Order: sequence, then structure tokens, then C-alpha cells
Amino acid sequence: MRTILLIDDEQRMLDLIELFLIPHGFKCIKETSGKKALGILKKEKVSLVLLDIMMPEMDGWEVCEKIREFSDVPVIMLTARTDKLDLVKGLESGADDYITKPFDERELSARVNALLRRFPKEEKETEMIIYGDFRLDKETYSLQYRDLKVPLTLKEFFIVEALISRPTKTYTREQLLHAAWDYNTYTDIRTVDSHIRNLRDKLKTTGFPIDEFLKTVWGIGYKWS
Amino acid sequence: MRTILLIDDEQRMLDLIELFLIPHGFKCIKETSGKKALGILKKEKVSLVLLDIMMPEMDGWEVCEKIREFSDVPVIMLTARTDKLDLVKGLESGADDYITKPFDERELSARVNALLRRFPKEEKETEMIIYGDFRLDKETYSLQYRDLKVPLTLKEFFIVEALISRPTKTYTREQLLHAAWDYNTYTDIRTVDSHIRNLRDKLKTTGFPIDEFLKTVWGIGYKWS
DNA sequence: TACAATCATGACAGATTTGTGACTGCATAG
DNA sequence: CTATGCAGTCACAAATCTGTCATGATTGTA
Repeated sequence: MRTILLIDDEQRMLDLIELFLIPHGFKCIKETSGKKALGILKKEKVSLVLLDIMMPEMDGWEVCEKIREFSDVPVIMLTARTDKLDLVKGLESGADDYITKPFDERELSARVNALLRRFPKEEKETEMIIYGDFRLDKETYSLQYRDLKVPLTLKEFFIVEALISRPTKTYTREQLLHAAWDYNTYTDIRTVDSHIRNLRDKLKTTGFPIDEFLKTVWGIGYKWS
Repeated sequence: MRTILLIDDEQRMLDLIELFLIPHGFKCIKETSGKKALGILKKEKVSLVLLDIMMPEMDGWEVCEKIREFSDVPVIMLTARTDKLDLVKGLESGADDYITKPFDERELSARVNALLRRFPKEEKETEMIIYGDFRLDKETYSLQYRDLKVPLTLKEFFIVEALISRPTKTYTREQLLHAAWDYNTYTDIRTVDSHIRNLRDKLKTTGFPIDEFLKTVWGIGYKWS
């Protein structure tokens, strides 16, 4: 989960923004002092900063400049004013974007997401199903167990994908047919057995302890466990 | 010098924006058709796109989405309206920022510079992709392996660029078509095979150990590994 | 234990996908 | 105009994956 640092002197505003952001899957750190916020930035992993301009002691532009002395974290400025001079001053002090209050939830989340798209530091896990020591990689159509990696054929891949994405569930041959073949295929149900065999062969010769994981459920079908 | 691609259906607006940008040290390419602009983006080195929303034929959101299918170039949307729904829609279709007309010169240059700050060495990095002993040179459209250097045709170049920029990932022919051709091409899918063959021939006769790197993934497509 | 149902396995045929050569069209340069 | 090189299409051969069948092994049950 990505963390956003909120800096505003009004506690009410901090709470409000947090309420906006939480449903969109962000964690928030709230801070009323610009000075303390700089300290937090150095210690915590922060993905983005939302920074109010009108603050006592140290204003938003100053905070932003200090941040830029040591960090490239994306910064969005918040202000009540709509003056374009403010805007230019904000961007020149190193901010990446600028939102005028009052803003609505969609604008906030859209701007936050637009900026975060630029920093895809987190691993994409959607292309990879991980179960125990196994990884099923959709980019390379291969199955990995610790250091061993084996490319799969299409049918093998779809079968493993079905099985491994719901471990311990027993799939009937029918269900595996539907997972790997078109719905209205006239393929013999026993063909599934063939592919299961090919899989076992291929994985065993590569050194996978596959018999411990890919199991036959007598009278029903197969499962991964 | 950084190049900015301007897309607007009104020639007057294109000329006006160009007048704004030239004093700030930018080179401009002006285009009134979204479709043609996509073609330009694939061929030219463009650092940033300024995209009008209200256009006949293909509107700005659509153009932006098409751009995002093959490029991460920063995009700023232009519109006469101040509706926040527009704003959200723009950011969601992949834009990075949003300027409402009429805008002034300072705002335009501030926003452009804020975005470009995010891509400081972009130009140099994208001119040369290095993977292992291979170098793909965007300046001369050629591929180098140790001392051997071979010029590539455009299509060959785009195919290699896609493959080599994400080694081990298996690309389908569809994906390679999108990477190397205009998005709405009616080119036969097997044409990809032809270019792959030409590549292999060309590289093999020059002495590249290409078979070890450019691999066929049966039933899916091709990969670099 | 004996029997019936179910599964694993090997061999092979069939289907699909890919590689390759030959050809056309197009644009460009000389 | 002609020559050249690139892009795209087609047809057929080659490679590889998929599906079927027969047979023997395994499992559950009476």
C-alpha cells in the first residue's frame, strides 16, 4: 500500500483529506508542522506529499523547496486561492501539481493517481500468481519453483493457472476443460489426463517435487495442494 | 532541445501556442489531426504532448488513450471548459496535467517545465537501450553486439525495441503489431513473422548469435532472453 | 479377495502453429 | 525509367503441440 504524507495546519482538513483517500487504498500520515513533516519524509517511505500553502511558521513554498533539497517525491500543493501567480510559484518551487480548494474527491484521487503512475516502483503482482514456493508467470508463460523454471505450453499453463489460483479446491475434468479450452469444445474429457501427464513428466524431469502438489482426487479430478 | 507535439484542430491555436513556447526554448511540431499525431509520436523524439480535448473525428481523451497504449510521454490536456468532470476524465485517460483556456504564458511554461523536470535524462536514456552486450541505438536505428553493428529497418527496430526493453517477456504478435505499427493497422498478423525472419537473416549473416536471444514461444509469440 | 470403476502411460494420428521461399506493390534515389 | 530496398501476402513444408486409443495399473467396495 502506498503512503501519502498530508501537511496542513488545520487538523480538520487533515482528517477530511484522509477520509477521502482511505477508500482509494492509501495510507495517510498527517502532520500540522512543515518542519516535523520534513523529518518524517526522511524516515518513512512516502509515495506522495499533499502540501497546503497557507501555513504559519513555514509556508508551503518553503516546505516544498526544502523537500526538493533531498527528495524527488511527488508533491501536490493545496490552496484556497485561485490566483495563477500562486500556481506558477508553486510549480517553480518544485511542486508537481496544484489543487485549489474546495476540491472534490474525484479530482483529488485522479490527480494523485496521475502522479503516482509516474512512479511505478512497486512490483506488479497481477502478472504473477504466487503460491508457496511456486510462481506462475503470465509474462513468460512459465512455472517457477525456487530456482527451477519451466516454460509451459498454453494448455498446460491454463490448467496450472486454474489449479494453483485456488489451491486445495478439487477441479473436475469438465471444469479444467472450461478453464483451458473454449466452452463448447468437443474435446474428449480424457484429454485432460494427457496434459496432466505431460505436466508431471515435464516438471519431474526438471526436478520439481510435483507429486507433492499436483494430486489426483479419485473419482472427481485433480487439485493443487 | 526538447520537442513538444501540439495537437489542436485550430491552426490559429497551434500557431499561438508555438509563439508562447519558442521563447522558452522548445521546438514544436504542430498537428491538426489526432490520427496523424499518433504516427508522428512513433517516429519523432517528442518530450511532451499538448493535446486539445475538443476536436472533430477523434477527441482528446481518445487520442490520449491511444497514446498510452504505446508511450509514456507526458501529456497535458487543453480545454476551454472548467468542468471538473472533464478534468477527472482527462487524468483517467492517462493525461498528466490539465490546463484550461484561456491560459497565460507563465502558467503554460510553468506546467510544461514541472512535468519535464520528471524526465531529466529521458532523452539520453531512450536513445540507447542497453541489454547485456546489446545496444539499440535510436539515433541510427541500429543494433550493436560487441563490435558488430547492424542498421535496422523501421519495423525491425520497433520490434527489437519492444522485445529488448522487457527481456524474458513473451510478446504476442498482436502486441508487437501495436508496438511497431499504427494502432489501427489492418496488417496481417503473420507479417510479424516476416520481419522476425528478416531480422534473423540479417543478424545471422552479420555474425550475431541471434538464435540464443530472439526466441519463438510456440503458441504465443516471441521473446528476447 | 474379487470385481468394477477409474486413472496413468505409451504410442500414434491429427491439428495447429511457425519457418521459409517466392512473389507483389510501393516509395525513393539515381 | 530503372534499380534498389522495404513492407506485406501467400502457400507449402517443418516443427511442435494436442487429442485419441489401447493397455495395464491402481483404487474403492462388496
